[in-house]
This record gives sequence, C-alpha cells and structure tokens, in this order.
Amino acid sequence: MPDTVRIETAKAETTTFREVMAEILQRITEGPWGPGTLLPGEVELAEEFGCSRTTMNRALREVSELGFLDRKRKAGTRVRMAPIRQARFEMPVVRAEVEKTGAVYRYALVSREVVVAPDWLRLRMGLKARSRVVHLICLHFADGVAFQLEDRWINAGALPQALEQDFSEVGANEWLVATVPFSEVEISFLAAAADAGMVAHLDHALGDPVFCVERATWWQNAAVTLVTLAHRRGYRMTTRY
Amino acid sequence: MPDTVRIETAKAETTTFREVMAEILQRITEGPWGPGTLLPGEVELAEEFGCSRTTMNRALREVSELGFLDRKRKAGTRVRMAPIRQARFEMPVVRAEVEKTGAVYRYALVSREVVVAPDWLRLRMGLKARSRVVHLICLHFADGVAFQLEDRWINAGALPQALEQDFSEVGANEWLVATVPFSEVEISFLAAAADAGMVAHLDHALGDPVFCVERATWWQNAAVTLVTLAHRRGYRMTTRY
DNA sequence: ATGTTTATTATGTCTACACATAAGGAGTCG
DNA sequence: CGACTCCTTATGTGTAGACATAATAAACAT
Repeated sequence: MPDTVRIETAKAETTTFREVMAEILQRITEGPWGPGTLLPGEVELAEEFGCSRTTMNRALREVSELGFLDRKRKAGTRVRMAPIRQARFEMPVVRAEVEKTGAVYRYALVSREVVVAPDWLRLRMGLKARSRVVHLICLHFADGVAFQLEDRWINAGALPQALEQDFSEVGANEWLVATVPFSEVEISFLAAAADAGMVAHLDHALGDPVFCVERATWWQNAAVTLVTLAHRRGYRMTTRY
Repeated sequence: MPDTVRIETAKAETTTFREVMAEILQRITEGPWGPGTLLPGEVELAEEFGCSRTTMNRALREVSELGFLDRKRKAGTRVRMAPIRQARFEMPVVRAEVEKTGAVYRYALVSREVVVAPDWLRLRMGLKARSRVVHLICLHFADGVAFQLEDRWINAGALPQALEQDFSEVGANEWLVATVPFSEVEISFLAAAADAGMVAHLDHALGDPVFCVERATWWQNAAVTLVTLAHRRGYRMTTRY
C-alpha cells in the first residue's frame, strides 16, 4: 500500500476512527480541505486511509456532528462554509448544580394557585381558551442563600395530576422529569430587568440585570410547562469545549 | 422467536437502531427502567430486541449521548439518576445570524489600539507580564441598526499577525476563524448592566440589562482572544431540541 | 488484613459485505 | 419547454464475527 496515510501507533495495526477523525479535522482546519470543499466518497477515502468504509463512515459522521461537515446522500460530503461552533450547555437539575459546588441545597414553595391561563400564556404555549393552569413560584437555595427563583406554569389540561400535587416538598422540576416522558423543549437565555418578585426573593435591586432561562416543554404537541428561572446576581452560565 | 419485541413496520423486516432507541427511551421514561437501573448486557438485549449487537450498541451509545445512560466497561449500562438535559446552542458567525433573518449585514470598526494587557486581562487569560494585546471595538449592524457590540482583545504574543491587520474591513471573528485552527473555547452567557460604551452604540440606557456572551479562546495552551459580545435590547438566544 | 496478580466480563471498535434510501441527472414524452 | 420516469450514485444502516480494552472480582501472596 504505497499511498496509505495510515497513522502508525506502537501497538495498533488498524486505523481507528478517532485517528481518521483527527486527520480529517486537521485537513479541514489547516489542510487542503477549505470551506466548501467536496470531499471524495467514503470508499475512496477508506482506501486512502487504509480502513474499512464502516470506520470511515463513523469518522465522517462524528465530524459532521461536530458541525464541520454537511452530508447528503448522492450529493456527497462537503465542508461547511461557516463551521457551526456549537456550545453545549448541560442543564442540570438545580439541586445537582447547587450540590456540585459543595453547598447545601434547599427548596421552598413560595406560592401555588390554579388559574385560567392569561392571554399571553395561551398565545405563548398554544393553549385552548379557558385552559386551567397551575402557577407556581418556587425558590432554590444554596447554603441558605437564594440561588434561583422559579416561575412556572403547568398546563392542567395535559397534566391533570398537577392539580393534586401541592409541590411544597417535591420541586416541580423533579416531579415533572419523573412524570412526563421525553418531550420537545425550547430554551431561551435572556437578560431581564429585576421585577418586584425578583427583588423580594433574590439579592437584586429593582431594574438590575438578571440572567434568566426560559424553558417551554411540549409532549406530543401538547404544551406541558413554561418556566422562567431567574438567577442571583453575577450568575454566569459557562461551558468549555 | 416468542419473546421478541421487534417492532413491526410495513416494509422493514429488520429492527432499526432508531426503533431500538425509541423503545429504550420509553422504558427509561415511562417503563420499567427507572433511574439507577442496571440494564442487561448488550448481547442479551440484542437477543431480546431481535437485532445484532452492533445495532444494539449503536442505539445504546446514542441514548447515552442524549444523556440518559451511563456506560462503563465491565460495569455495564446504567440509567442516569438525573438525566443530563443538554442544550446545544449553535454559535453562528454574526454575519450568518443577521443574514438568516433576511436583514442586510454591515460591519464597522469603532476603535483599534495596541496596548500592554491590563492586569485583569492578564489574570483572565493567563498572559505573561507586559504582554501586548490588540484591543478592538466593533459594531455589527442588521438593516442599519446596531445589533451587537464586540469588545475584543487579541494576544499579540500568540498572534503577531494581528498587529498588521487593521480590521477596518474584515471582521475580527472572521479573520480569526480563517487564521487560527481548532481551538479550545470557554463560553459564558451572562446579564450585565449597560455601560457607557453600550449606551453609545446600542439602543440601551445606562444600567439596562444587556445579554452578553463572553468567549475566551486558546490554542495549544496559549491564549488567543477574549471577546465580549453585547446584544441589543430584547435579544434572546434560543434553541429547540 | 493488605497489596498484587490474574481471570472474567461488558463495552469499544474494526472488518467485510449487503441492501435501503435519498437525490441528482439523464432521458423521454407531451 | 416543462413534467415525468428511470437509472445511477453516495450515504445510511443492518448483519455476523473478531479482537481490544477497561474495570471489577476473585485468587493469591505477603
């Protein structure tokens, strides 16, 4: 095999998909495969790299999942013009997030009421007129200090069980993940001005910038819950890759 | 095959890894495999599902990547106590983000200076004493309206070419992705209070909540750049999954 | 009781091959 | 010229089988 690019390692005789990935990434980022390049087919590449098509397929698939390649049947594999640099944020349960820092976690229910969904909520979640919802305000503490203020709406039409839960002991989030299966989720991050509720429960002055996470959840096209999580002063959501 | 759980479809005789995934997810979320459960081995499962171990492996791997399972050699596959719900945010180049909405993109350089890195920056990026950095302030417009204010520091020690670039035409981000290969990145999302610079260039009043993205980049353990992107009023970063 | 070696086992990954499927492109027909 | 069909092609995914590797558990020696 004269033209083989097989990367030799001490023990391995085979080319692993990780090695192939590394080489592909290098060719994309500093090598000859600039943005827009159409790569050779899997068979050809497999031959060149001295591996099976299965392995080449795996490597290409993973690189594609990293956001560097665009793959289409018949059309082939193409280097993305602008690599999609994607940030993956793990959204842990608050409890886990707090306990990871070594702090003691505490949960408290501030208020709970069952109401007819206000218009803006009906619009936002696509509810029917006069839908009933459970509205919760909860607090999450880290070492006794308020860490996160949770403002949650639960669609009682989709989840009648929510009407019987009082949520004074079990957090709504933990109850939901245990009750509702797999669901479609929309998450937004935004900066909001602290309102009266946030001032009352978090360490904010009125109008202060507050980092908020808004999460809407559906299950089988039915809205389940909409929650806004307001964080304490100076909170950052960080990830590395 | 009496105990086979093969999901029958009209045409397919084989059980696909997607079908297996769906069934596994169902068993985790509403079925008998609650949090902490140790699953049977791949061979056993493959037999039960009427597929090859290869397919079962693929299915389990993907479910694991979704954050529901924890896999370890010899130890086996276990259902995570708290499924890691992860949000993936695509971080497009600003130009692409603007143009996707149909708006016209425009770039402008506000200021450019070469200075000795201030202490807080040295600390933040791990620079040597008296390191020189290029400090840029840039603006990104959508349909003529300021969309994003970019405050960027580039380590001239690691990237001497930056000293010769004037960045009046080419955006620093686009120049960097074309110049620096693959790198390690730390991204933070935070809510900040609008300062004088943001008020001057974005549609903010002093102290307004501003959604900011801070991104630090390294290459081979050398700091490359630190950038803060301040967004216009009402900006949200959203993703679905 | 404690540290070290060894066996066992479940997952990790490679190979070769086969068929499925999507989509571009050529050819055909009105 | 446009709309349709059919062929070709590159990726998508399934199978069986083999070996690699990590990590636990058991056996052993100190």
